[in-house]
Amino acid sequence: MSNNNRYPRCTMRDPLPSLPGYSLRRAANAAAAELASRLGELNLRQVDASLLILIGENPDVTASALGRQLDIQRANMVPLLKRLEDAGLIERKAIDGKSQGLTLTAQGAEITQQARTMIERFEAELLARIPAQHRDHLLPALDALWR
Amino acid sequence: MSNNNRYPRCTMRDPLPSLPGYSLRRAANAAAAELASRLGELNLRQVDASLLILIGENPDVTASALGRQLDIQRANMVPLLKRLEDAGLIERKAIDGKSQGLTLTAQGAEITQQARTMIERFEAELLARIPAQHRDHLLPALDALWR
DNA sequence: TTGTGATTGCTATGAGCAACAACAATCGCT
DNA sequence: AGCGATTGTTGTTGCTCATAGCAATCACAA
Repeated sequence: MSNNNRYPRCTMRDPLPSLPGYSLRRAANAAAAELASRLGELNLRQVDASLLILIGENPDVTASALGRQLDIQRANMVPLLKRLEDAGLIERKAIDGKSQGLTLTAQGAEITQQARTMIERFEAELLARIPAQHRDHLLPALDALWR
Repeated sequence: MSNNNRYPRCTMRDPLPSLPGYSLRRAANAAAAELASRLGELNLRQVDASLLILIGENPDVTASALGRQLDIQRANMVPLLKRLEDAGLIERKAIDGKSQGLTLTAQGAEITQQARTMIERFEAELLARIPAQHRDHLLPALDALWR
């Protein structure tokens, strides 16, 4: 393919990358795009994978509880769970008259395992990009920002 | 306000926070929400502030060049710039028959300065939340992830 | 000078995600 | 029995981003 450097590389004055908040956003976007692309091979999005993993770890968990854990509002859980249910990955069983317990189907468990493998590999590659002397500081620093 | 701990704190098994990619996303979301709320006082969103700062640093910059710098597609620049123009913050002057140079208006420069102050303060508070021994490692680690 | 290909700005459209208000049914506790 | 809180749900809105397509313009070479 053609090298489109016929125009000189843009050397714009850009003070933004020196801001940690900006780099945080850009790094998160880049990582999210990469992971989304990989999970797409399983017909999953990141939220789907998060939900599946949590349901797998916590059988009979409630939609509300999931929402609280992931900071997703109850109302927005509805279409997400419906997708997973329609895909045959999760099942709902009534606990109460008002609550329903969520579990992985056999197919759901299988897909979840594939997603976990994919994510672990992705995380490893992510960390590998970081210079060794900074690597171990990333997770604690990030955690301090949201936990 | 009432302490709503009448239900025991949810102790769900959650392997997600140990993943750097997940924490990256959560941290970025938390930071973005906080900054958006503050910039809202100026009737600005984060993209708006980014655009204003870049235009301020690079008078007569082109919409396309801005998009390249911020990884925003040309098509999506249109409504963004229209908002800023309608708000009287930027002006367009024709350079070519096809290109237009963007500059801050007097009011735009003032708002931009307020936004910069607000952002600097926000960034400082962000860094302050990070334990000192991890603080200086964050920016280099993040930069390695997207640059 | 006249093509040809690339660039610019724009319209239109759709998807994904999240916030909000509102509602009926149900539960927990008094 | 009654009251407040919780649950799942519907519907609406807004922001962000991706895509496709279009007309006008520019740069460069034949």
